[in-house]
Amino acid sequence: MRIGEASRLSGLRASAIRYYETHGIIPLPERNGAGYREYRNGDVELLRFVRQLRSLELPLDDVREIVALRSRGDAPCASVRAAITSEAAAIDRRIEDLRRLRDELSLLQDAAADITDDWPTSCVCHILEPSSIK
Amino acid sequence: MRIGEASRLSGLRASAIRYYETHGIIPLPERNGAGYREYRNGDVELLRFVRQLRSLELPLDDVREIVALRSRGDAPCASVRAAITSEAAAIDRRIEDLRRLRDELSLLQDAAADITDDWPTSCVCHILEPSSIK
DNA sequence: CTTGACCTTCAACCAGGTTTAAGGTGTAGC
DNA sequence: GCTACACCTTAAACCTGGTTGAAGGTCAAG
Repeated sequence: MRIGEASRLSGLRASAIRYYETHGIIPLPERNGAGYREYRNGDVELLRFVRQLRSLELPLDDVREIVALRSRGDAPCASVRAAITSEAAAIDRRIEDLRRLRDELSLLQDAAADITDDWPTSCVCHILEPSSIK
Repeated sequence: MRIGEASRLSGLRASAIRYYETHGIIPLPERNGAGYREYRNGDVELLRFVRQLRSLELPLDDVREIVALRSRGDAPCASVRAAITSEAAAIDRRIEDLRRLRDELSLLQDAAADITDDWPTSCVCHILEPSSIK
């Protein structure tokens, strides 16, 4: 199959597939007479695997390493596990950051609503000026 | 004060301050005889204000608009409010995405732990192969 | 024989800065 | 007077993870 179908089957855009190819994530596919890339079912599985790793927000460097191990027949489990663990920790931190940020925004929204009622037009920035939030 | 101290006082890196300057977020500062940027206390306050807006993850375009309103003496409240509201919604979506991702990673971590116990060395990728998670 | 869907490569672009190269300034110690 | 060092300047390249666009080739249907 050509890149369009591989794209549909894998859920990756054709441009992303080409990008992965040039950046050493996936091997160079064969070409047909017209110079078009030709993919097999196994290639599509690899593309899905990559998509899955990326959907976990693993950085491409990790993905490359994992895919390389997989293609060598080595067990990528150890690095997959390590990558997943550190990614999980990063996501926990990220969620915590965002939760704090969200709380802060809620406070600001409340403050902003009050300001609307009391001084509709005259503030320079009552919402965010240091005096009003700290 | 020069950019180093403004950096320390504002919590922004010198390179970020220069970046904001060239990208029209903050006004051009004065220069001393040697061509060094000279900042005053009010400039540092503006830098802190910018840092605060950025810490809310507002895009620079929004920050520029808000800072421009602030410097004109207009009330940036309405745009600040709008930016905060849409940002809050974006953060809610982002948190939800990350939570789903985190749940998925937990499942994978559990599966990975089982695999360690049962097949410590032989998997090609029992953790992430389609068969094991879907 | 032309239209349209598909493919190719290369280069530029996005955010939001950071890093690096190559150099100027200013002060302290020797 | 020299040198080491911290600090500053600019422009340009680099980062992630691709997307978009230009300019063109391929191939089947009508």
